[in-house]
Amino acid sequence: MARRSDHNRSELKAMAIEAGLEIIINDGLNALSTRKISKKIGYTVGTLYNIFKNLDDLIGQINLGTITKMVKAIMAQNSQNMTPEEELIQIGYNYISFAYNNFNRWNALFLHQIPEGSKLPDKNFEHFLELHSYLVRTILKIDKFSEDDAKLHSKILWSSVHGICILGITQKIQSDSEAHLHFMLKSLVNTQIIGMKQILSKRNS
Amino acid sequence: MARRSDHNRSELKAMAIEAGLEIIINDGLNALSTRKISKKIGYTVGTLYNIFKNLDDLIGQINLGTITKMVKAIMAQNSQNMTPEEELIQIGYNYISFAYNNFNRWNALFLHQIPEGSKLPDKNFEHFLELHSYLVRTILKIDKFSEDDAKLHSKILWSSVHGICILGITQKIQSDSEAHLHFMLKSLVNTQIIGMKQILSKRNS
DNA sequence: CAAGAAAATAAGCATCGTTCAATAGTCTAA
DNA sequence: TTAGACTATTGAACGATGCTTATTTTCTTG
Repeated sequence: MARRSDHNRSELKAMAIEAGLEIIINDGLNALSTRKISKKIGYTVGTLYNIFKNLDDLIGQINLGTITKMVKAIMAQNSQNMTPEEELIQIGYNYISFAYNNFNRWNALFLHQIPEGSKLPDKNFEHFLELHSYLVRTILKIDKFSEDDAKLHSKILWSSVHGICILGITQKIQSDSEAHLHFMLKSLVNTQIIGMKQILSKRNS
Repeated sequence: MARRSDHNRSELKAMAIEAGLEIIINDGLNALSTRKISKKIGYTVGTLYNIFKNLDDLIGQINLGTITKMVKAIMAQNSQNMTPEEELIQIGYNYISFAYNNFNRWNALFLHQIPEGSKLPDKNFEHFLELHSYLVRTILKIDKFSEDDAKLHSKILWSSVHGICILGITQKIQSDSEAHLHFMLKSLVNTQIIGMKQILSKRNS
């Protein structure tokens, strides 16, 4: 039996999250179970329920770490020397690379659905909003788009890049190398920007 | 106990697939179990294993029906009076509507991953290729794109539409009405077409 | 040192996919 | 017509799962 003073509450929490993360990375979210986690950290399941409300809570906290890391990975770039167009492409590259190189972990963000009855709001969701507004700001640097247009196009772009990731990595389209996904992204963004600009100039004439 | 002559093999198969489909539609793929299916059709689990290799096989056959229905729903249109551009938008509308109005069923197509060791190829996958080549043909009607360009853009378009569906319906972007998803799609396709044409004319000049 | 609080366990419940021996119903050949 | 072969179907079993509760162990505080 684990001795009481072996780990304090916050250590246990970190250990559980770390153990759960490993399982997700290696075998995917569906392979995760409280028993596997508790076995990995050398405690029994009951202990997990002292720390987390339930498994959903635990997964949510694992995913919080993933989102935080992803947001950092996407924003980690010095965009000083970039045009906004290049910056958009760089953001997409980063998103694709993160999804590609951390697929199970990234996919868990979207596989995990909070049960309907849950009172707790999805705190993780707010981090997506952060990314979203970053995209909007970058689009607004390209040209004099309206706020609404920029929001619309950022949603479209993000959704599109996301779709390229999920279908590409799960091999539903015949393009599964990271390089090819990057190539598709570049084409997507370039084409979108050209189209957006042209629609804007038509509207203003 | 179900009597031996109550249903023949193919009837049983149809019953099991129908019962499983209902469960997926109502509660999602994760709620599906052999016990629930067998209870619904009035047999025990063992019987299912006489008909299907295992649960993956069963899900695969349910999904086959979904893909068939989806392909029909997407292609069911008389495109005689449409420009290829309008046709592309219509295809996207149909895809979104199918995903939106059959979410659990549609999502099961992508949630279900065939286990790695499986010898059986994913027969369902071939139906996606059918859709893909339909998209390519439509794009080729727009302008004198190369075969490679058409393939590339069809992949990009399909992935993008797919991304709009999954993020929209699961409420990851703040656009979850069918109408708004259609609106996004129209913007996406129009913008892509404009960009594609412009890139083509630049390349030819 | 005793008592209460906290931590960790263990057991129970209702599930899951899958396998397999036993049984019940049907058919064929003698 | 009946014995035997055949096979569809059952039901129990196995080792898992997530969740909850009761109980035991450990530590801290007065």
